[in-house]
Amino acid sequence: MLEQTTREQIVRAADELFYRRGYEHTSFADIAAAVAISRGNFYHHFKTKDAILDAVISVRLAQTREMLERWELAGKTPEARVRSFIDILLANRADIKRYGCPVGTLCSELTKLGHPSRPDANRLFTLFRSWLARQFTLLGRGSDADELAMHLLAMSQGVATLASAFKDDAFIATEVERIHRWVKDQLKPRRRR
Amino acid sequence: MLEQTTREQIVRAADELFYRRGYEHTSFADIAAAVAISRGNFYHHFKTKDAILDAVISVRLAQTREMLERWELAGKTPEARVRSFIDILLANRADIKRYGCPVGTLCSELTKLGHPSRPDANRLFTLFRSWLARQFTLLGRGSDADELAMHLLAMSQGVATLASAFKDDAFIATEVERIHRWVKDQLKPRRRR
DNA sequence: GACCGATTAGGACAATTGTCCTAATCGTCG
DNA sequence: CGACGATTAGGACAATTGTCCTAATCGGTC
Repeated sequence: MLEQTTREQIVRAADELFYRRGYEHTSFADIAAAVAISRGNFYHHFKTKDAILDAVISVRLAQTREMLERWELAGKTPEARVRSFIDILLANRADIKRYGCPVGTLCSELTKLGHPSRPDANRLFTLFRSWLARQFTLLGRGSDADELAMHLLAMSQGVATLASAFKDDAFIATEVERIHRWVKDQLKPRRRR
Repeated sequence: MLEQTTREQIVRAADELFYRRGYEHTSFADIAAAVAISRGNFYHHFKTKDAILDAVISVRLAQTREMLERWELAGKTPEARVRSFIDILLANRADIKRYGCPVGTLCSELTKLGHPSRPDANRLFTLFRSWLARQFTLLGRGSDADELAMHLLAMSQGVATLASAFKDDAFIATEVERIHRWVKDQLKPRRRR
């Protein structure tokens, strides 16, 4: 894995910097320094900064699709698959604590910037949303599957935001447990509403 | 209310712009244009951009404290007070849909910028957190009052993030209802754990 | 009216930004 | 070897950034 195209190196470095510092706060010079190439070299690979962002979003979309497919294959039941989604909060808690959720913070920033690539970034959310909704449908919750998916997404976003604000590992663990209990409740025969 | 100090006008304009466009993406020139004064005039009122940010945070802290006090007086029961917190999602849904939560997005941005005023911005969260925890304590949940407060904060943050991403009014309404039901569940005699 | 601090306007300043050009170097194929 | 396209380095460019200076103007006090 030591061998990479310069273009791949740029995208990888930009991906990380956009996550850690934000898109606007990351400059051409920052990325160039991270990859150790000259600034002028950029123009050959990417005409504009927006083009780098598009490439980063594209990579993230591909990686997310792969991850969802892996979960689809690895999880024997829809319930197990939903639980793998929840557990990324634990798996990535170190980064989440420091920089928040990569999807949520990027979408927020692009929204405030009024950036043309915002819809593309939003597709990251949509990917998770429809995947989760599908799992809930398989669990017999066809009528409100999308609502459940959105609620689960919202909880994970909230956990990421607060974990980052308060730098609290224990909070993440507590909330993940709580979400797992919530999933279990959804599988019980309905009591009301 | 048409009469305001220039300083107050600056802070008000900066507050709004920081919320709508983000702190870094708002320039001196933007604020100057909004207040219709010369850029040079700024230096007399605020030595640095960070000083404006501090003033904005200070104002937001004061306004938040006032709001919490108002809720404290208006709500006859701790439950009613908690519900006023939840309902700000509905009251501010137009802005939330467009720009997200003012507290959450500011803290996220300042975290990524590594900004020295981040701890100050975080006190906005702490204000809500301790106020909510107090209400839950009054409701007889002394042992896990803070955990409940954090969970409620997390849910509202998640709702704001997703509502902004998907520009979805109905989602806010659905989630607010869900959170209200959750509060009701917390008041019932405990079933487990 | 004369004075003086507070306020304001206008612009200079270096630094940084994204963008873009030109020339040198590399690797590959004939 | 020679040639040619891909890649790279270095720097120029205008625009914008936050910062800061100086001079004009305002508003009230003696």
